[in-house]
Amino acid sequence: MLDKAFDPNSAEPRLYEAWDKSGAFKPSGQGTPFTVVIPPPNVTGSLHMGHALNNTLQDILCRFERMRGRSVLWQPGMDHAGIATQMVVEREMAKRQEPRRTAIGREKFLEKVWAWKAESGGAIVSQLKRLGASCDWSRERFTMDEGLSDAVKKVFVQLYREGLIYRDKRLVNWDPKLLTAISDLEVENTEVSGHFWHFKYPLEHGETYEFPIAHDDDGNPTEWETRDYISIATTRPETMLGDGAVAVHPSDKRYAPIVGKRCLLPLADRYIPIITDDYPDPDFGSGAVKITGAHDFNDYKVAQRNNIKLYVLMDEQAKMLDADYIPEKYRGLDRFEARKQVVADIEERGLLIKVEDKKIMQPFGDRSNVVIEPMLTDQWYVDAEKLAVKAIGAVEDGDTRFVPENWTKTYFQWMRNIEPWCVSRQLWWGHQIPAWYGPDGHCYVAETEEEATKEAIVRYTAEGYSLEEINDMRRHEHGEAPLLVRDEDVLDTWFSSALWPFSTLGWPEETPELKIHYPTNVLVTGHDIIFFWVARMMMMGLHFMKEIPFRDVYIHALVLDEKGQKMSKSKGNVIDPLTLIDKYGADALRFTLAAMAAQGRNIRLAEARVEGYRNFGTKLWNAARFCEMNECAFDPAFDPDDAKETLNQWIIHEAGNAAGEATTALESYRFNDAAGALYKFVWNVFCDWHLELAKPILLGEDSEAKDETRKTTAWVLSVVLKLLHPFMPFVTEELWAETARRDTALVSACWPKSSQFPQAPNAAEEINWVIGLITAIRSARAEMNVPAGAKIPMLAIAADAAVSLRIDLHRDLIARLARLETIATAPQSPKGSVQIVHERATFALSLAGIIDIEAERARLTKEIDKCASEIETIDKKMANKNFVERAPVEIVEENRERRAAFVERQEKLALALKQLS
RNA sequence: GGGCGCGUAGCUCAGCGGUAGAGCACUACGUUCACACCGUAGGGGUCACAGGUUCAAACCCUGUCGCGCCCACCA
Repeated sequence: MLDKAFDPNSAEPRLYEAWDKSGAFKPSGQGTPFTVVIPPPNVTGSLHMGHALNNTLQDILCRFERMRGRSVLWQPGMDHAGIATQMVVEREMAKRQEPRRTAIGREKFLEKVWAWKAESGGAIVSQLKRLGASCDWSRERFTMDEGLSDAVKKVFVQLYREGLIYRDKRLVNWDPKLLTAISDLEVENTEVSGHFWHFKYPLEHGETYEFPIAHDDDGNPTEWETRDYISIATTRPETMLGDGAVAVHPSDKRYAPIVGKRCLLPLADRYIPIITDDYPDPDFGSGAVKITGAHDFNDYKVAQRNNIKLYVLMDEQAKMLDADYIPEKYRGLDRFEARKQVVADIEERGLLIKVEDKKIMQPFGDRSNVVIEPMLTDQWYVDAEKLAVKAIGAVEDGDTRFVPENWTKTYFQWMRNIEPWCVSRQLWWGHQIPAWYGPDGHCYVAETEEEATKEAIVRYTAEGYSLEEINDMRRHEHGEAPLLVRDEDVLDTWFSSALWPFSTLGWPEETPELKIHYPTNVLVTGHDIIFFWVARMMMMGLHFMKEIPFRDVYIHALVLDEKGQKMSKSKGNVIDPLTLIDKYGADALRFTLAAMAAQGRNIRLAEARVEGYRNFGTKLWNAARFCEMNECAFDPAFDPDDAKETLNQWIIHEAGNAAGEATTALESYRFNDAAGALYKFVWNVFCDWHLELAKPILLGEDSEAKDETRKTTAWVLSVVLKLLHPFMPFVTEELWAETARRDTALVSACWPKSSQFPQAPNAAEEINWVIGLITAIRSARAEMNVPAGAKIPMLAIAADAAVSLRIDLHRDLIARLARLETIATAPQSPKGSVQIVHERATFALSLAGIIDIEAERARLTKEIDKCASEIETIDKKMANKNFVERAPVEIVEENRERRAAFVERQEKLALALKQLS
């Protein structure tokens, strides 16, 4: 016997374990492979709504395809999350008042990170299991595990040898808190309130020029003032200490007299040239720009073009350097303190023209949240532009397809303007770059130190050193240290993630999995990592596998709170999926997310929706209980083609429609349509009507009909469980086992194919007529305030043969569901009865003396008016010649039929009104 | 500055050329032998606004007004 209700908290872990143990999540069978790689969650991560949605959708697809007989691999794993993990471990060390990372050294620190991972990392895996994710956990991978690390090394070395990875000194985004370079994507530009300071840079030798200060309508200067300075404006005064020039636009006549001359860089007391460059905009600020090549990306380009000296001003923590070109008083100051000091000193010297308040875009590190400083450093870069060519082509050619399609534009836009990818990070946790430096600074890139050393020896030998000299060289330079010193840096975490679709399948080994499961079928992810991850997988996949990594990229929505705001800890509006699972069960959460996953739209999650879908699960549970109580036992020998009862033919027909809709929707990633179709079928068709209509049969005497109805009902229930399983795996699996005591699990059952369902349009028409009649009677009763419990007699008025037949066939049913005492026939409605027009037939509820004649008159009149207005609308259309001529014939015909139906109805209602009194 | 998207019932959202829909909330009724996490019936919408295309527009086009997100070097 089924319990009164499903208890997700106790059932879910049990069911999950059984699936996992049985190997149900492993690829199996001879079916066409279906492969999905999970977007690897951070090892530090815990399940948030985004994960819940992402993994629910993947799981729906995987379970669906598994049931369709495909050999499904959902490849799970985690990401080592370089910066995030290092931060977490350092924070923990600080909390325990342990010595800092730098004090214990790299090796010890890494031991601690691995220990942390073993102990508290990967909590998200068990959380994904709670969601029901049907990953093949036996294949779980980690970006830092041995195989994936080998793949990283191999990729790095090959790209280096192909010239697609190189080392370069140039301006990078430097994070002064985390003390590492970061890529462009890790910089968040945020608008903040700042200031725009206008300074005077005095001209050399006290020179002067006439600067226009007023213009006529044609823009010709009318008034001048004599200036002995050039006016510059800046949002970062402290950087002036590193100015190498002042630039103006070549067309800017105002400054023409002083171009080529020099001005004094105040405070630094250096003279710098006034140059021309296309970069300055004459209409912005003063039109003159100070050029700080070492601390501004634009200025850097100007400096390069004009051969302007670069003055590095800050150390790795963005404190002013101890350098001879920086006045002593500023050295060691933090950049923001230096800024205050510079402004104060400029003002003191009378060189401050004005200060404006200004909104400025400031770059922040996405992890550290401190202002990023452009710094001149040596870093490793991937030549993304070259790799992007094929990645762009694959999408242009439709080999890889974005769903919804509009994301292709975003992808192209970024890919076509791609910049070199800075992949080195000054961190310890990550894949250390396989590069070594010789005593002369020469760089050797190889997969192992041995290989690099070999290469070095070959090189030094070629240069004429003997083996002994080489050995001496290493001793001289490094004592007893090895000849080569390894690059300290590690790779950007996304570098290893970029290899995920093939590294997890065993690459560079030629494993059977790689052969079978690459390229993968679909990547399911959020749009926030199209650049970080999707684009890079495309580049690496195409380069190393010579094939796209995935056919489809399904980009799902972001999950926002009820008000449409991003969920964030600081806003305190985070909805924890685990809390919802505790409260409503995983099935309810999953179904909600699927039902709301309409393409191209964000999800604003309201808890009420989850509750509603939890109720749906309960409804299903109770339907199953009803089946059980009525001995609707599943019969494997039952063949839906053999169903004789109209009711049974009808529900099979309807179930087939639902199965077809769900299948088509899932095939095109329309999760919400699939969920909606199933919800409607289960609740509004199966429960509301089929079970109700079956009651008279199940409680009746006709044992043959009863037997068939029991089997049909059980069969439809089993179909429902299958169809719902990808969405609500737990409750359906539980019911599957409970209702039929089957030995095969639902997780491995076959997806219902539409072709298994015999179509029965006649039966459908007949039952839908009955349903319509019952609804009409109920509606009239309610409107006329007939007590709900009262059983009243009904007359079919002047019924034709067809109607009489239907009444006879379904008399018990109609009587039961519409609460009727009797159904008889009569040539015309008795006076004072409530009359119902249903399609072509009229029915009368004999309530003479009980009903309010006026109310009934009003009710009928209202309905007549409704008909009239519908007829009017159609008439307007039909009166339009263009409509009749140009609209498709089906549409015109449909309107004609609709009109005829309304006219007939209107006539019947009019007659009813006439007969009322 | 460029790109993407959204404004449909009180709330959260489907629908994206041919009769306006769902869940929740709301109203009335209901101890009908699966279910009150329920049942039955019902109220509620000039589909942001203005033009246009079309026989026909919530849906396509243009513009306006609101709102969101992404990318971008104006010092």
